Amino acid sequence: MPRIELRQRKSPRQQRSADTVEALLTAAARVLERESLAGFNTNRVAEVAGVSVGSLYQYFPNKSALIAALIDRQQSALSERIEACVAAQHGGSLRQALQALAEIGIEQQYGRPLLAAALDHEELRLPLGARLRESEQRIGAAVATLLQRHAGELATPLQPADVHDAIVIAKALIEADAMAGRAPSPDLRDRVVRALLGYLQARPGPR
Amino acid sequence: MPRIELRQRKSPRQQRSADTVEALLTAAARVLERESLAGFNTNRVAEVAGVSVGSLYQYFPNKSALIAALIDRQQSALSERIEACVAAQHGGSLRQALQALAEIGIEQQYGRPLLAAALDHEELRLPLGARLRESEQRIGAAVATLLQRHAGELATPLQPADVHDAIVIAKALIEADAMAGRAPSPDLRDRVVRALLGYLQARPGPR
DNA sequence: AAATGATGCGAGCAATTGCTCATATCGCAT
DNA sequence: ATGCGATATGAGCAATTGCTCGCATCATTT
Repeated sequence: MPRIELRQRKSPRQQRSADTVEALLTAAARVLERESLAGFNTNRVAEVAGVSVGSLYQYFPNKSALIAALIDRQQSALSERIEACVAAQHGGSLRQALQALAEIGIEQQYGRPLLAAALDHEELRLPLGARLRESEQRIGAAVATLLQRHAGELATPLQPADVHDAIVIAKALIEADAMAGRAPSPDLRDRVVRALLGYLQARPGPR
Repeated sequence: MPRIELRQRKSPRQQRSADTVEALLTAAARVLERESLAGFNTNRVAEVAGVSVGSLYQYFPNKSALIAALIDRQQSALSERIEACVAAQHGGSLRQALQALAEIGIEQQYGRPLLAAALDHEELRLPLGARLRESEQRIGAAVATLLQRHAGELATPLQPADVHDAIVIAKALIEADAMAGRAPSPDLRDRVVRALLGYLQARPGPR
């Protein structure tokens, strides 16, 4: 069992070592993608990276930290894209905004489907660093401002859980689609938008 | 890496061995629940079951088969409950029917939250037996008949993907809630129903 | 060019894990 | 009682894996 220390062991100070770290992360992604978590071990990652295990442990204190770094990377990229998208979308309907967000999510997932899926699972197990929690929060905040902006199109005032639920729904639909096929279903984006709009515009039922 | 043979190795013929198998499955569930997949190994399961590893391998050809058996158990239970629920619900609105289904899903997930989550993840990795595929199909079929029954309340004729999407959405909301807390949020059921009704009754958008 | 620290190496240790097999015990039929 | 198949046992093998450590090499500063 790995320790629970996830921060990087040291920061690269020369170009050479920055390359090593980069090679390690790339290799880690590839290994995770090809062999799933079962075949993911540090020796193999180092081998694929064309680097020795010793070097790996110079920058990552343990195996979990490597995975955490990957998750962080992926999640940061996503949150940046989402924030940019929300900032860019000013005019336009809620539906259009959600379409744009759905497309980002789909791209992100289909870029490296197995990697994304594997990371999703690890995410739940790892004692995530503040960095990652921050990314998640930023995504939530971006979506929240977007929804607030279209408050008039919602059935009810925005509830705290709504944002979270919307993200969960979109993620699940996209992930399920990604597990099923090599390429996104042509109607995936519209199904996601339909689910989101349906949820957000549905009048909460009686009782 | 384990083999890919998942069927039981032999069927118990005496009461004694039936007890052993039962103890093994119970122990497997407990271990998976407490220590997650990382700490899940056959030696440990046998120890917790109060049985020797040898006995374990008399009934399960490998570790994966043990997990597959657990998944099968859980999934069969779920499909039976859902089928019964659909059969029982004859009068009543779509909303009421979905409420009942949501409650079943929530109970199932919260009965053994970590187990259910762990199994969900394994499910994707294992070459599932026909038995499990069958359970999934039966759940889909039951939900489909339920939706057909209320076709009048749907926005559009039932699409093939609708059933699948609805299941994915419900599962994701419930699972996310279960990961967050010890007990279900009081409004979880209603949020699930809202999402499902919203999705099913939303008029697909323009473009 | 010498000194110093950063970086890289990889054999191999210690621990874990999936699984086997030789042996022992049990339960049922005769 | 006796025999035989069903069942249980657990020491331990072979393989894997996370990780360390002593040493080599490189880059930078002086």
